[in-house]
Amino acid sequence: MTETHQTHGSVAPVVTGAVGQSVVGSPAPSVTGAAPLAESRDIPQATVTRLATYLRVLGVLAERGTIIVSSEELAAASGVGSAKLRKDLSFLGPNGVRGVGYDVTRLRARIERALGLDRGHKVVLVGVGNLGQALAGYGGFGRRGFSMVGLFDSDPARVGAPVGDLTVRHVDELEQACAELEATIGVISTPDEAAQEVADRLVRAGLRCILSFSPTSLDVPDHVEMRRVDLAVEMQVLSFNSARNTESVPTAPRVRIGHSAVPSTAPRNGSVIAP
Amino acid sequence: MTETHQTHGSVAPVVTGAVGQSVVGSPAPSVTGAAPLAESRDIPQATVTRLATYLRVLGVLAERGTIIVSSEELAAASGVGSAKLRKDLSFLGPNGVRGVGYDVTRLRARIERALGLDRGHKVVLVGVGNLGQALAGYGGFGRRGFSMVGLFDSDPARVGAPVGDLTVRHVDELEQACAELEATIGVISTPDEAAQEVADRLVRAGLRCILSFSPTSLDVPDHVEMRRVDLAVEMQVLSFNSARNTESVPTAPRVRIGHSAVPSTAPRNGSVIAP
DNA sequence: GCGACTTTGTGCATGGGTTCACAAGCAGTT
DNA sequence: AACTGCTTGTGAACCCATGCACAAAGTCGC
Repeated sequence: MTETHQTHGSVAPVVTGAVGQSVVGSPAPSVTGAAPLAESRDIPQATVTRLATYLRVLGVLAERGTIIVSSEELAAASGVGSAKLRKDLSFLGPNGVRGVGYDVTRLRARIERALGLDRGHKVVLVGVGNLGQALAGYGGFGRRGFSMVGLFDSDPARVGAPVGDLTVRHVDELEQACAELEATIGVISTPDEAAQEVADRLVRAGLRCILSFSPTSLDVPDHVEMRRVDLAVEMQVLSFNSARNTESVPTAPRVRIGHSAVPSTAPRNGSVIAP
Repeated sequence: MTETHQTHGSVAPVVTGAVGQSVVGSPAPSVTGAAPLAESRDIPQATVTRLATYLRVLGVLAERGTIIVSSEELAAASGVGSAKLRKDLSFLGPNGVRGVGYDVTRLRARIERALGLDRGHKVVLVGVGNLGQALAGYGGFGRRGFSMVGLFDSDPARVGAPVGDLTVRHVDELEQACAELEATIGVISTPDEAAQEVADRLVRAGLRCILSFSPTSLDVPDHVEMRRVDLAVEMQVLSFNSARNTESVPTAPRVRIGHSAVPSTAPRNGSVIAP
């Protein structure tokens, strides 16, 4: 039973790129000693990303009343290979029953705990422009353990306006409001020029998680986790892959489309139990 | 001297490619004359993503009148290591001059060509809700080689409404309009339920690139490149990393923030030549 | 022209992630 | 109880990607 747990023993805490060319000390996050959480020991970054995807699919399955799901089915519905899925899940410990599959509800709870979603993150959003409003109105957050608690903008014309069930406040109140609201995640959807300034404020307010939609790369201290979504980058990557595909597949091959509206998430009624 | 610069360059790897490991497809090297394009030989996926980032930074530099940039500077401004950057660029062939650096304009053109951005992609967007409108109004597209040529929705209340300089058309016209407009990229920002249906239509219309903002995984044929951006996944990953960070760094250390609004992209006027 | 300095481009080692294939384990059946 | 059929969990090989360190190659100054 020796769970060898192959994973490295090296440092590599969270980071993806960690540019730091030496200089600033504290590249060493004091590896050892810290193992208070039996949970999420050492989950690879790529796996974490996929866990979030599995979680969404599990939500859909649960709504449909599915009780048990196999790795094959869940993998297909999530768009990954089944082996990868099983390995991903194995980082959370044993979760399924051999010969049967995974208990949807139990697995869901397991992943939620592992991702830290059980602590009800409170989100503040800065920059209530087009994108900001879209994000504020995006139902996906609430459904997945996040609650939007504050909206901020610097434009006087927008301050005071109601968006959803919140009222836009001036960005000058940001620091104080973050503390009051006990926010844990900050979302930046301001114009590029303001992004760094806002990030600094969020950091000053004590937030440790920032999600930025500005393409500019922001400077934040080491202890703050920053993620960036750049829509144009997405399209450019798409463009490249298109060029390559078009080139290597000059003639469109037999086009076969999965046509069902519920293609893969549809439970095989062979092994899935629905009440 | 380059400051510390510690940004986690963690750019959303979020995206999940199409189900199949279509990436480069053709696992067979098939050297058989398959080298029509001297360009994009065999660029790793991860590199492609970063190339897009470099491109944006180069754009900023060009606007400032910077002529030459070193790998060190460009890397810092992009939030990656300089070695990685050089290796990335080396996939495009020799681009710089040793002892000097890279010619900003030339390098920019080089990357644009490699990414296939020189063919002026035309984008259609389906689903003109909150997010869709935000995307339609997003200036970043136009500035980077994409032009929005069509907006579609199924809601009669929205059809006919002007958004930006376009008018929303009914989604039933999608197939025909795509052909007329010569669209090459389709963006899906509809509710989840409609996403698969829309994807099928886009495929039927002959598009080979689809960018979806629906969290559901869509089924498309192999020859179609699909990318997905799931905002909630971003937040969940953030949440996890936060939990891990908070754990390993219990006491918030001295907060020192890079404060400048243009921290890294600012050219060092030592080695950068500006007219 | 030549040496010193700077910066690119790259071979190589290292490590993380993906995939394969199979043993381990459980349910239902004979 | 033992057998059969399935599915999980994982060891191990492969592949991609990252980072280091250095040779190649150019510029600048004399």
